[in-house]
Amino acid sequence: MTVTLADVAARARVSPATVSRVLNGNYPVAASTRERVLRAVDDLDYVLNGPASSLAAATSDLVGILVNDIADPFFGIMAGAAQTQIGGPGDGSGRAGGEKLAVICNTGGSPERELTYLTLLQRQRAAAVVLTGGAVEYPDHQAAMAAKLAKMADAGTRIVFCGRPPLPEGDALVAALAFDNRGGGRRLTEHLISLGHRRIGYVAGPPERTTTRHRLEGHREALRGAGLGAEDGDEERLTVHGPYDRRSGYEATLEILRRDPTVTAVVAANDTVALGACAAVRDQGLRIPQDISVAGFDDLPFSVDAVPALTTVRLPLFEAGARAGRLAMGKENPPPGGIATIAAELMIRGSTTPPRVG
Amino acid sequence: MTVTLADVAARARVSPATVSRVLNGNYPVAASTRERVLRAVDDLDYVLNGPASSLAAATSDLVGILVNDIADPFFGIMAGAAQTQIGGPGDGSGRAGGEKLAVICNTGGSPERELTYLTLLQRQRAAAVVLTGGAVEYPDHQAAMAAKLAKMADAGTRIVFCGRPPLPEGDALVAALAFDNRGGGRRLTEHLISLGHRRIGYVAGPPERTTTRHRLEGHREALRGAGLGAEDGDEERLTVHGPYDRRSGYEATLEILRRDPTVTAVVAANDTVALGACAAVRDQGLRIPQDISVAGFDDLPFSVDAVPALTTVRLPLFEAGARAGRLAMGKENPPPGGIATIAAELMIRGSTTPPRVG
DNA sequence: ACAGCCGTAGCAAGCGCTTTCTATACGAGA
DNA sequence: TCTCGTATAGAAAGCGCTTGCTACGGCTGT
Repeated sequence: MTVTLADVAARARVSPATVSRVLNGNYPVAASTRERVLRAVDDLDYVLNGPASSLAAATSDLVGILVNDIADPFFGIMAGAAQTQIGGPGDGSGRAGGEKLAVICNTGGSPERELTYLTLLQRQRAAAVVLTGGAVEYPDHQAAMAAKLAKMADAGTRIVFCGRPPLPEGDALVAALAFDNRGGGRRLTEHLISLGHRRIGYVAGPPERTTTRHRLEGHREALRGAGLGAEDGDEERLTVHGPYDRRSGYEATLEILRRDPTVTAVVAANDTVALGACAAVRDQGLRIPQDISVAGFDDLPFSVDAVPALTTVRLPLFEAGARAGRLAMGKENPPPGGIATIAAELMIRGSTTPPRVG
Repeated sequence: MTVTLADVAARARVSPATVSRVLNGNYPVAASTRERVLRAVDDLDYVLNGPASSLAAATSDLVGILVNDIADPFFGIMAGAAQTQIGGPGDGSGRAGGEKLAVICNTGGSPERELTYLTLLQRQRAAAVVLTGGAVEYPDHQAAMAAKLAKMADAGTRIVFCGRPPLPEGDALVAALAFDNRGGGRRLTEHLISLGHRRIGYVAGPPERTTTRHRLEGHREALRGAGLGAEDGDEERLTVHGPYDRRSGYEATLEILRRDPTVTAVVAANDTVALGACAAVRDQGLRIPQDISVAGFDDLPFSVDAVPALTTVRLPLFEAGARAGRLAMGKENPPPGGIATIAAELMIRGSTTPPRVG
């Protein structure tokens, strides 16, 4: 029922080998022959059998993109950008360089699913894998990831990290694009301090993620640099952890306000969390920024539309995703040392001002 | 170098056939044998060769999810929801029902890419395909899609539409979950009319998409139901089309305000566009909702956090996505007639009030 | 004019797995 | 005790494609 290479070959009166070569275009075929084959392909409406092809060639055209939460634009933007460099036509080059199937896999932030997807991708002999976003820092999981990735790299799969620090035992088998979360976090809090804030609440992400830790470390660096926090236990007291979602921002902010009603600013782990924080501040009858300044991280598209517009740290998500995509395709050389740090830019907007005196 | 089924078989002292059967679990194997095989698999760190398996079995465990723009939470939410029902473990059932690889393909709204992804999926002999969001209504493209989908369905691929109307020649080979965009659009505008608005601007999406058309039709139904718009040419004059993004909302709103400074309300094609509309209104020195009411569509997570909170039409994106995922897996029976319409719920919030008199 | 090349095309051997059909070894019923 | 059904395992034939190697003309160089 289904049309096979052999059918095409018969119709074009050539051998299957020739048809294969025409289709793959990596072997000299006379123009007249090629044309005949192409016509046959068209006439018969032939569609290559992917599995058979992958089996014979021992490679596939699948590229996996792992994300923690695809409903979050943070990941959506990176994944979409990566895909522009990988998938289908419209990548500018008009099918040159090879039609790969870029697929996005949503781990939901679960270490098990992350590993499972990697196995599935390994099964498919994926050409490359892009891992986006923060990693979970459980030693067991990290070891398992390292082992699996090493095995995949061995089998010829290109591994690219995007917005995630390289694994501890980061062999040269990967290229990594890491965001400067620590530096961004530091500058953001420094900004607040320079405005005159002294009691700053921090709504952190889940403690086990690298992103959370780095941003928090940056925050505390700034605090200590100004001689704040460390000695009087504020650091711990004014930090509340939670998932990277709006609700967590809302509740954590309420909690911070309860613990210390004198805070004059709240820094959120990311913009989505910041939105929740804003809602909480308002529900307490406080104004932003007059009573409390609020800041986020990432500079997602909606942040500029918040009222007041959100002060945040801009991460070039699209550019990073696109670069990761190019690395995955081997269109771009890996950065020296395999790892590049991507700068974060402070975006000062209306949601932060000096605190009211008294 | 790579471990194959035969290696496992040798180590377990059984035939390859037995190993295959243990792994697939669809044939009686003695417990002791199974255990021996499983141990060998473990010892050797064996990973199934997906392409080989798919080739031999003539099916694959790939499920494709096509989206127009993965950076948009509208699609992210649906895709993520669908994936929870399809991919990896954590789908509740603990690997029962079959570990499928749910992959998200980002078409960027381009008809060609849509078709290309379908071909790629067809190559891979995908088990199912979920198409989300509005479709482009170019006759040629629709015909091509219908032909391709029919062929895929013939080859055993399950086809599910999610938030998209079925194709004109919608054979029974698909299941479709369609949002009630027309009804939602109608009720939203009726709400505005009931508040007393008479001159209502409409920022529409790209004209060629079904979603755009249906929402706009609903809007106009409401207008006409109230005896507005049709006769005096307002319908056309107060409607501006553009892509589904913030910028378009901003610019279109400026244009509407220019065309008729007396409009008292602006309805946007979706929430993202509405955010842009809000920004434009503010930049004109007007207040929301006192001077101008603004409404969106979709009720994305950030909409409740807009200031004032956005009046919009809630679409159960997560539920619809999950249901589509289940349909794709054959875990749920298709709705009677193959098509189900999903209700839209009007969410009245702070961004809409009666217009100022005079 | 003849050997040797180059440009093309075909042959055939797999790639690693699934599955049908067959074989074997039991225990059970007669 | 003999035959037969049942449970379990193996043999082997592909699945559709890629690719190393061989074959075959016609051209070039001497």
